[in-house]
Amino acid sequence: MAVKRTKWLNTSEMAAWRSYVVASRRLMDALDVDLQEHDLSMADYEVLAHLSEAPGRRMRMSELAETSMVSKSRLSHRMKVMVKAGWVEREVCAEDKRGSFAVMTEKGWRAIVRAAPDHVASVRSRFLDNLTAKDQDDLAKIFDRVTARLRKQYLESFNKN
Amino acid sequence: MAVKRTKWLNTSEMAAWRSYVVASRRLMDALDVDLQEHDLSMADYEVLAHLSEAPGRRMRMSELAETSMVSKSRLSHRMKVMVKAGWVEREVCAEDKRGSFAVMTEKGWRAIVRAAPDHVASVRSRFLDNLTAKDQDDLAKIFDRVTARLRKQYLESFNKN
DNA sequence: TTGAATTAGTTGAAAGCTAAACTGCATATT
DNA sequence: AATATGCAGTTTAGCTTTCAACTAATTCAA
Repeated sequence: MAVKRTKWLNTSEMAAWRSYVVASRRLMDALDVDLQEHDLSMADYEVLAHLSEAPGRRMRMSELAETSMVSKSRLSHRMKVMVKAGWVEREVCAEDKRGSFAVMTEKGWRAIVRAAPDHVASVRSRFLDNLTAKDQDDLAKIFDRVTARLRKQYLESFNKN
Repeated sequence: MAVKRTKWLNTSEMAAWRSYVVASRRLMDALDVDLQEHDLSMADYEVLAHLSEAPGRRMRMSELAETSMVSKSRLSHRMKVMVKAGWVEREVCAEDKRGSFAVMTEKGWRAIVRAAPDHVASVRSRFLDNLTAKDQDDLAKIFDRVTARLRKQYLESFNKN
């Protein structure tokens, strides 16, 4: 079979890619720094936010891990820290005795309620304020496409190999 | 002073933000996985790529850290690993005896040359292929704006506090 | 219904990262 | 010159994250 010659990035592709990578890196760093005053990282915020929106503020570990985009293992480790901080508790699952629930405590609720306004202000000031309404739409479309494609590629990777 | 009431995100703001966050997370994860076959992380790739493009394939540690967007400390740690892998060497700086150069070895060069085509293909297939030429331009403009604003905010944070 | 294969979740060890302290040199100030 | 201040880079300690192994419960399948 013929060897594939690399199709390097042209100027405009490179510009788009670099611009995106650089901004994303710095943006997430800034948001993380902003959250530090609430003793939270982006990842922990994400976990607590999802949990806070769940019915009864309780969720199965696996589901929480999935929606928060962290590995089960990582969630398990963070959980220990958050339990120690008094933000969440564990609860055994009656229907499936392997399983367990993460339940947000009142203290955890207060913590996320305190952090949320600052975080939203951060997201606005550092990101959204740069976008027109049209930019928002364009961007959502583009990145939804990216996610959809990643999922497709992920699924295909099973059939092929 | 009046208390600031939080301006929560509306539907389209939320869509843009979530879409971006989710896609970015998954995209970077995918690129990292793709690079694993070359024993590289995105961060290490970035460092080696910058170094490989420098004149003489050598750079001062501080400059390399800055352009690669990693802390000096982190670079120092990674450096130990990369030296052990035989990809780079250290060289003392004659002009400023505090300083030191990172110099890419022939082996390091071969490693990055081997990885680059796959990485570029990855970036294309997982990201750029989702973008029209116009998308590329829009995106570059938006994220350049984000970076510019972050820098401005960073500078302002000194004057204020 | 009994054994095999999955699944939920945790754990432990190794690697990675961050923040702060530290070393040694360089530059500025008097 | 002497001292202070700043800078380049490393190191240490303490987390955090990952990866693989593991436990225990569940489901599948003959």
